[in-house]
Amino acid sequence: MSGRRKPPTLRDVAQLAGVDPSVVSRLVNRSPALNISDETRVRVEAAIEELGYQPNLTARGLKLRRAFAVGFILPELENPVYAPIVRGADLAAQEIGFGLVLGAATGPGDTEGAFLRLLQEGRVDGLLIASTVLTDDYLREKDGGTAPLVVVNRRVQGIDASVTVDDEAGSAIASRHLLDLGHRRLAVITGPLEVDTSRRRLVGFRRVAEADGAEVEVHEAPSFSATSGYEVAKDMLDRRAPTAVFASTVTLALGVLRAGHEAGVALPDDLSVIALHDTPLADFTQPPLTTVAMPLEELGAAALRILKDRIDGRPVTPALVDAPAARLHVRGSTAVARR
Amino acid sequence: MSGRRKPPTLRDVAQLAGVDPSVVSRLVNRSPALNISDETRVRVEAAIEELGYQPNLTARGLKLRRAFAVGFILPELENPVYAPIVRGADLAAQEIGFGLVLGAATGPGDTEGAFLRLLQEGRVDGLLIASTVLTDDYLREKDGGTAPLVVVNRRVQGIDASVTVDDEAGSAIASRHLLDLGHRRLAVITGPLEVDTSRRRLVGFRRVAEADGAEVEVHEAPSFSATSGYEVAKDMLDRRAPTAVFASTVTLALGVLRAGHEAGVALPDDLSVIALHDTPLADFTQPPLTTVAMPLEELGAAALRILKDRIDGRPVTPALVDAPAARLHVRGSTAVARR
DNA sequence: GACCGCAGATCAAACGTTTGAGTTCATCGA
DNA sequence: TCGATGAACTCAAACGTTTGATCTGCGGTC
Repeated sequence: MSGRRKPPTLRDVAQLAGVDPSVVSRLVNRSPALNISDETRVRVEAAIEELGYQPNLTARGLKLRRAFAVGFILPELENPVYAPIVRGADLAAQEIGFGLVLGAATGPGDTEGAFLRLLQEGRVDGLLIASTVLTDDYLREKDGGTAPLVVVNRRVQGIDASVTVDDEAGSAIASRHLLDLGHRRLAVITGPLEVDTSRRRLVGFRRVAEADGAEVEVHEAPSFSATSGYEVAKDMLDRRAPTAVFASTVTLALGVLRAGHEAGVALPDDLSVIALHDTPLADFTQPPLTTVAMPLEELGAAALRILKDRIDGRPVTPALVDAPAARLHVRGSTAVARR
Repeated sequence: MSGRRKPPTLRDVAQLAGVDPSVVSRLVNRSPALNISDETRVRVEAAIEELGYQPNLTARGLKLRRAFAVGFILPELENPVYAPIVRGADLAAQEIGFGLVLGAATGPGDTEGAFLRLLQEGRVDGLLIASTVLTDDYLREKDGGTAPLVVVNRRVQGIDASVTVDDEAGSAIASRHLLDLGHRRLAVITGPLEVDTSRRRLVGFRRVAEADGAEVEVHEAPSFSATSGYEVAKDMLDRRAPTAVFASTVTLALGVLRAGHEAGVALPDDLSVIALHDTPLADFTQPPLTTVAMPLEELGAAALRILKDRIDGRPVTPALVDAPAARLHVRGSTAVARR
C-alpha cells in the first residue's frame, strides 16, 4: 500500500553522474565500445550504487527483442520426476539472469495450448519441452519456428536440441542389481513404447539381462501413471509371475507395489521391485523402494544451458546425452531370489 | 533454424489498413476513446487477421509499467501439496493473460533470494508466497514495498492479502471420521506450530474430538517432511499408543505409515491414519491413505485473483478464507477401533 | 454567415534501453 | 604548422506500444 515509487532509470544515474546515459549503459553492459577515464568510471559507479540502479528488464527486452525468460512445458506437476528437473532448470536460469515461466498443462491435450500461448506472446525466448504428449511431428513442425526449443528427457528425430540422461545405462544398473540377487525370471513394466525414452530403458535392461541368459517379459503400460502401473502389474501377477520386476519409472513402481500387496505376494521376498528415478518418497513406500537415481537436476540444468545456446544462435551438439553417475539406492523392495 | 521472421507490429497492421497506429491500438484494447466507422473497423480487423497480429507484451509492458506476470515463491516442488496449488494459480493466470514465473527455492534459506530477485528485476507485477520459511516479520516489511504480494495457505498478522483454505473445518472432518469409527484415544501429528496453518489444523481437530470427550495427544513435528513425520511417529509409538492418528499433511502421514510398519503395528487395525490434503499418491500407499481433500487448486486460483486485485489497486478483503467443500476420501488406512 | 459540436480520425511524446555515428579537444609526427 | 590520430564523450534514432491533444470536415443552430 505504501508509496510504491518508481525505480531509478539509466537517465537518473547519468544525470547524477553528469554523463550521457549511453555511458552508463555501456558501463553496465561491459561494452567493449566503452572508453572512459577512470575518474568518470568511479563517478558513474558511485551514482549507480547511490541510487540502487537496476536495469529495467522490459526496456532492455524491447530494445534487444528478448524476454530473458524461457518457458517450461510439462504435462503435470504431480509426477515427482519433474520436481528435480524443474529445479535444475530454474537454478541454471537464475545463474544467467533468466526467468522460468511455467507452462503446465491443464489437462491432457492442453499442453499444446500452453505451448502456443507462451510463444506467441513473446513472453519467452525459448521453450523447454518435457511433455510426452506433444507428438514428434508437432515438435518438428514447431522447431525453428517462432522460438527455439529443447526437448527434455526425450529425443525426437530431426531435432538436434534434446537432452536425455543415459536411460540405457541406468536401466542396465537395475538389471544388474536384480541379476546379482539371483533373479532369473524378470519382468519390466515400461511406459508407452512410442516414447523413445521408454524404449531406451527397455533396451538397457534387456541387454544386460539377456546377456546373462535371464528371462525377460515385457509389459507395456499405457501411460506413466501409478494407476497404469497398477493395472499392468495386476495383470502380470495373474499369470506366471516373475520373481523381480523393473518399473521404468517411480510412479509405475507405486502401482506395482500396490498390485503386489493386493495379490498377497510378499514384498520383497516373493517379488523384488526396482524402479528408475529416485525420489524422497522412495523411503516411505512399503517396502521402501530400491531405485536407480538419475541425474535429473543436472538434466534440467543442461537443458536450460542448451536452450540458451540456441537462443544465442550458438551451434548445438546433435543430441547431447548427459551421463553422469546413475546411482543405485538399495532399499527394502529388492531381495535375493527365493529358490 | 529456419528463418525466424519478426512478427507484425501495430504499425504493420495500421499501414495495411490505411489508418493510424493509434486506431489499431485502441481497437485491440477496446478503448472507450475509440470512435471509428464500421467500415474502418472492418478494415482494421481484416488487417489484424491477415497478418496474424499479436500485441508485443514487452512493448506494452514498457509503456504500461507492467510485466503481465506474477511470481510464485515456494520452498520446494517435491511436496505434492504444491502441485494443485500451482496448477490452480497457473490456470487463473492464463485466464487473464498473465504468466506464472517460478521462484522455487534452491534450498532452505534461499527463498529470500528468489523473492528479491524477481521483484527487483521488474520481472513480475506481484508475488504469490507459499513459503513457510519466510518469517512474518520479513513479509510484513516487504508488503507494500516494490510489489504487491499475497500469502498463500497461511495468514500473517498485518497483511490483508492472504488466502487459506478452511483448515479448521477440514481437520474437524478428519476428527469426526475417527470418532465415528469409535476411536477415543487420538493423536495428531502437526507441522511446526509456529506456522499458523498448523495451529488452525490442531484447533479444528481438537475442538471436535474434545467436544466428544475423546483424548487427544499432540505431537509437533519440526517440519512438514515425511522424515519428520516418521521421527515423531516412532517416538509416539514407543509410548502408550493411540488408536488413531491425524497427520496434518500428507507428507507427515507417509512418515507415520512407515513408523507403523516398522513398529509392527497392524494398519489400520491397530492404528488408523488419516491425513489432511489429498493426492493421487494416496491410492498407492500401503494401506491406501484416507484423506480429507482440500480445495487446493481453488486456493491457488483465488490467490492469483487476489493478487491481481492488488496489482490493479483494487481493495482487498481482509483475510479471505476460501472454504468450499473439504471432502473425506475414505481409503484403507482408517478402520473401526478395536475394543 | 458565423459558430458550435461532434464524428472520425491523426499526431507526437513517452516508457527505459541500446548502439552506430557523430563531436570535441589535446597530442603527435613530419 | 597542419592535419591526422585517438581518447573521451555526446547525439539521436530505434524497439512497439499507449494516450492525451489536435486536426478536419460537415450538419445543424441562431
